[in-house]
Amino acid sequence: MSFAISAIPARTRNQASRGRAASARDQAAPLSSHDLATLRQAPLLSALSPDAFDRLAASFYLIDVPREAPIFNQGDPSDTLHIILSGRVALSGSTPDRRACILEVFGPREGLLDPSALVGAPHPISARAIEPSRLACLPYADLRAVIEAENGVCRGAVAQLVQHWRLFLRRLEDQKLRSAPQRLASYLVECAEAIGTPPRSPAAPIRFVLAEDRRTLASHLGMTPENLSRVIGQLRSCGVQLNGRAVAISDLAALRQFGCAASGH
Amino acid sequence: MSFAISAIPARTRNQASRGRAASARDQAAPLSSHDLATLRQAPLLSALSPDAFDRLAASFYLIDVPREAPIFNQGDPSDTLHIILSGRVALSGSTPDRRACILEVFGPREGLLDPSALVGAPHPISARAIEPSRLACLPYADLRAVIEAENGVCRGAVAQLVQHWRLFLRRLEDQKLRSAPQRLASYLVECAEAIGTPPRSPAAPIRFVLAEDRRTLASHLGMTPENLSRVIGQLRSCGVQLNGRAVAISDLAALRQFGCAASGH
DNA sequence: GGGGAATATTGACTTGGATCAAACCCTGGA
DNA sequence: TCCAGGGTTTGATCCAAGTCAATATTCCCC
Repeated sequence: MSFAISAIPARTRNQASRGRAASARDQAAPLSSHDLATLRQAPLLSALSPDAFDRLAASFYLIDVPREAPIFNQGDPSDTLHIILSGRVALSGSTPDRRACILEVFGPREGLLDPSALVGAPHPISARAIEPSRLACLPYADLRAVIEAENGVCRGAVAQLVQHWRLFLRRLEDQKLRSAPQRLASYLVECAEAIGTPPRSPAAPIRFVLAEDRRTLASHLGMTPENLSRVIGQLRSCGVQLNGRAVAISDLAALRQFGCAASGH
Repeated sequence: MSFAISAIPARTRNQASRGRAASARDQAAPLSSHDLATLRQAPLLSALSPDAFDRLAASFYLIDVPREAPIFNQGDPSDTLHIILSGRVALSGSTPDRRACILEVFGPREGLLDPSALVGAPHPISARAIEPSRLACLPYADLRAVIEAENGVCRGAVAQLVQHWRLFLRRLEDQKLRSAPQRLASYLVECAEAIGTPPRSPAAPIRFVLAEDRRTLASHLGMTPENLSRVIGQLRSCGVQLNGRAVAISDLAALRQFGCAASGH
């Protein structure tokens, strides 16, 4: 399978990184009035009062990136908010085994608001320009300070949406670049970790009970109940027992490895 | 294909609807202190000051729903926010041809914060309890009033996240219950509508230029470049011409129908 | 405890889409 | 003009997962 983005040719990649490095340092520039007007229309900032907007806008700086330039990579600390003024940026996820897929493509006025950044976690995804783009940048520290000063419902809504965002991201990646057995494996690992109670002795299997019936679980994991049955059979050889809703996992590490769930979200 | 949730047996469904109707009307009740404590921990409300929380909490009411009860259905106006106090609720999406899949399952303290509700759109998805559940409910009107009074960055972040949420939702549905040709078709329809300029005469084809190269588009749509090529060939018989990045669509309605994109988001 | 319905498993078959490989463009440089 | 090298298309083949159909199981209600 794997409709992967195959490796970017070395020359392009070098160009790109050089382009990026140059941008961040040398091309950093204050925003023109035209750019400011575009920025004002970004959904992220459009609710702000003129005063608050001006205060925040002063902290933005500008970078231009060439085609194929990486904006950030999976695993990087998320220190900067980017809002696209022109061009287009693709967000992609990848599994530890180097296969990647594009999750979404964003255009002007959309923010690469990686929600994980709002809670201080590293980027769970990568972003790269798919055409020459101009980005307005803001250190997340500035943004977070503003956010933490707010105590309304919206802040809660953001927290909630960030959680959902990460879940959906995860499911989309699962669906696009993992096989059915891998999806089941990583789901079981997820459940086991959510339970949080390690077995009494290290050698004893982890046991818990599924919240969902078979049909629901199958649909949740994006497969038919028939196929789920077969997949359960396959995982038995990895030390997973699944009878009814009762689960027993004898080697969690092996299962995690099998599900390629190591990418950190 | 279609790892669909097959039709719920009639008896169960009746039970369920009766249960629901009964809940909303008769079982509506103020929250106990235990329920209030749970509610307080919901991410959506945890940032609120004690005062603001109390004000909002007073508007919440309680419903208990049995297993399999629908909470809301795709297309319903979104008038009520639900926060799960106990139990579990599955969110599912469906295409017009009645096939459905579960997108995510949520548990206690998580809000069924359908982001579309925040902007007043009808539910793009359905929710049903997969085990007996207790929900705290709040009319969205109350919530929206509070939100509109806030003018900070968080409100913008919510707006932004809602957009992303809907995109991801859409992609996940695409991936789970549409075929490759359908995904391409509905993507093209999406592009055509985003352009917004109808052709001069009704009979003339709609023309535009793709933003992405073939490889990027293929990954975005969750298929290999090879398969994308073949799929483009298939769509030619639906009146779609695609040369390089140039697109010409002669029958948008037919294409939309083919892509099953009619579900309203 | 004994039907009976719903659910879960198993098996045979089909198919969508991935993979591998070859042929066919384009586009840019000598 | 020709050639080289990337990207796109086409073809042949394979495999994961869906479909259909037949059992086996579980669970529930009488």
